[in-house]
Amino acid sequence: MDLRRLRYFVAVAEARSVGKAAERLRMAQPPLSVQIRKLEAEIGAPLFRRGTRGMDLTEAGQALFARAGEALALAADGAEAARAVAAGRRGRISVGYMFVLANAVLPRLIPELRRSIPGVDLDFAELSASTREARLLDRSVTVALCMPAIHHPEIQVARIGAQLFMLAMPIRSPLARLGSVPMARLQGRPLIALPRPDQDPASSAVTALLRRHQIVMPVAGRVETVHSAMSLVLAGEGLAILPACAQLGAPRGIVFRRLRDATDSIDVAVCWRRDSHSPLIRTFLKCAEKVVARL
Amino acid sequence: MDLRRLRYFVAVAEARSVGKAAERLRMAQPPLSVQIRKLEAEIGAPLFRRGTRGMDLTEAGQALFARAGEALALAADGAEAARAVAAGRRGRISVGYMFVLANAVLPRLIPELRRSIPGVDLDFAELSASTREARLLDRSVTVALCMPAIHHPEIQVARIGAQLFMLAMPIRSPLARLGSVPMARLQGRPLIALPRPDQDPASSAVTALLRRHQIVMPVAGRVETVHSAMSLVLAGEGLAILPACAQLGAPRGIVFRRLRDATDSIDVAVCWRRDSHSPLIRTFLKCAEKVVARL
DNA sequence: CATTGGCATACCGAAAGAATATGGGTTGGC
DNA sequence: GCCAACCCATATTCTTTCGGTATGCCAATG
Repeated sequence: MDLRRLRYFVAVAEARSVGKAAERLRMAQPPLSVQIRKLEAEIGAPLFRRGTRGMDLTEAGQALFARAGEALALAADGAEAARAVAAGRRGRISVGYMFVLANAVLPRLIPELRRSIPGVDLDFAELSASTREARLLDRSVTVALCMPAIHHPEIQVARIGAQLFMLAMPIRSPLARLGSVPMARLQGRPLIALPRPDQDPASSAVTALLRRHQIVMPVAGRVETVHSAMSLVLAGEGLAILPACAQLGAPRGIVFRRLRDATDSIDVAVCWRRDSHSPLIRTFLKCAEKVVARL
Repeated sequence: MDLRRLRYFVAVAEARSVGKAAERLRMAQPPLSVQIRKLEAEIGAPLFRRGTRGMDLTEAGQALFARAGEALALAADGAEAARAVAAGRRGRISVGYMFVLANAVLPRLIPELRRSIPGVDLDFAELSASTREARLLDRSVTVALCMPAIHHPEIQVARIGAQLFMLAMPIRSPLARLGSVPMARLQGRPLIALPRPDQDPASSAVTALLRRHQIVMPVAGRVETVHSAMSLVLAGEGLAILPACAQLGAPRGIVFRRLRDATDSIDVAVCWRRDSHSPLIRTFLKCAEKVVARL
């Protein structure tokens, strides 16, 4: 059973005439006549009654006709759906984000995305520093909003912004009275650190920053997330050096101050698999750039 | 869009491999590979991700796959439905019948038909003597149960039985005391007749019967239907000569008696268009013969 | 009886399909 | 680290199928 034959059959059934149908199909009448007879041979029964004034569906022909139109429509729809997905007009995109960025980015990013890709299903998933790579590689997320970027041969990165490192402290801390804190004032103070530098690029950036200024801060605690760090800071266990955007999720009682002579920052990036060629990724990137630019 | 390509596509998507799919399709691997690429060219986007261990649907491919299976099934189902209709396993048949036969035939015919052609939609329509030909010719009924048969070059007839002509009279008529009525006793009595013999073959059969026995019966009334005739008989307007099966629909107060020396009868027949080749007609004929044989 | 309108058949050139042979890239074993 | 195995892609050739033109057949019409 061939879709071409089915299309011809439908045309003849609708035109109730081989000649008329051939005209509409922009082909000659004889080959159409041949195709119809081949279809009848394939079915094993006449589909048309040949009269002197044209052709007319038999009962068997009516049974086929009832389904043929639908089958044609479904095939065409399938092709169109595939094209739409490939062009980014339809489909789904699963967006992973790291929680530090959630408060700063998502409230503006989500409406922006819905406006840009209205036919697309959106899906969000929080990523941890330790799983984000795997989630991209196994395609359980399409793109990841990361801080900092992921480095991996299979993963493509687009830097879309940066966040300054700031000092987070309890509001009652004497340093909080300063508008910005000179690096020297950190010397010897306890630090609430993120995971070991070899496991967490953010942490290694902080380590590098301190080393560059020849500051030593004893590690008073090591935690997994920025939020845990802020909890310990609030509890008076020490200070933390965190990306500026963490302020937005900070509990009351925590204040952030610039580090006077350090302009170190951490990249905000969009990451995706190199072999994901969905145009949705480009669109997502545009939206994310726009939102992060106004951070 | 070609069904073959769609079928190949589904096979490759399910096997997640061109080679495996080719094996299942009993063809070589290269032409299948070519067809898949042609389909991708037609869609304008890759449908598979080529890995080192086989192929995997892209998002666009998934969108197509979701509809392709259904389209294939629908096309196959259409072909099968057409075959089923052609073979008489499915379909519909519209049965016309003349009302005189209804009481005698339908109660046994309908269950017989439902048993014989369970997948078929049945449809019944009462026919009048004047419209039965037209209803067959315009296909608004597929077969007609007629008494007597229709004669027309486009219409095929199968005689399936006959009904004896009997005399219908009021129960209080003196003739009713006889077991059967000699023809001679009809001489001069008023007759309730059906339409003019040139318009109604049943009527012309009665006329011939009387003429052959040299009986003259003045026409006391001419009516369209057997039932009207019986009403007038009951009202005492005259006698009627009617097919035996009319007894089953006769009102109380009417009795039927054999005509002692007349064995004239009227044919019961199944009629259909010569160009209707539905096997359902044969089946219908079998059922009708069986039922009428036991009348 | 000729003309017209409609479908079917015959035949030919063009296009598409399938098979065989082969290339290239990746994986996994020795 | 090299070689064999595996899998998909490409090239070439042969066959099938398709579409076009020319023509035939039949019925209806005047």
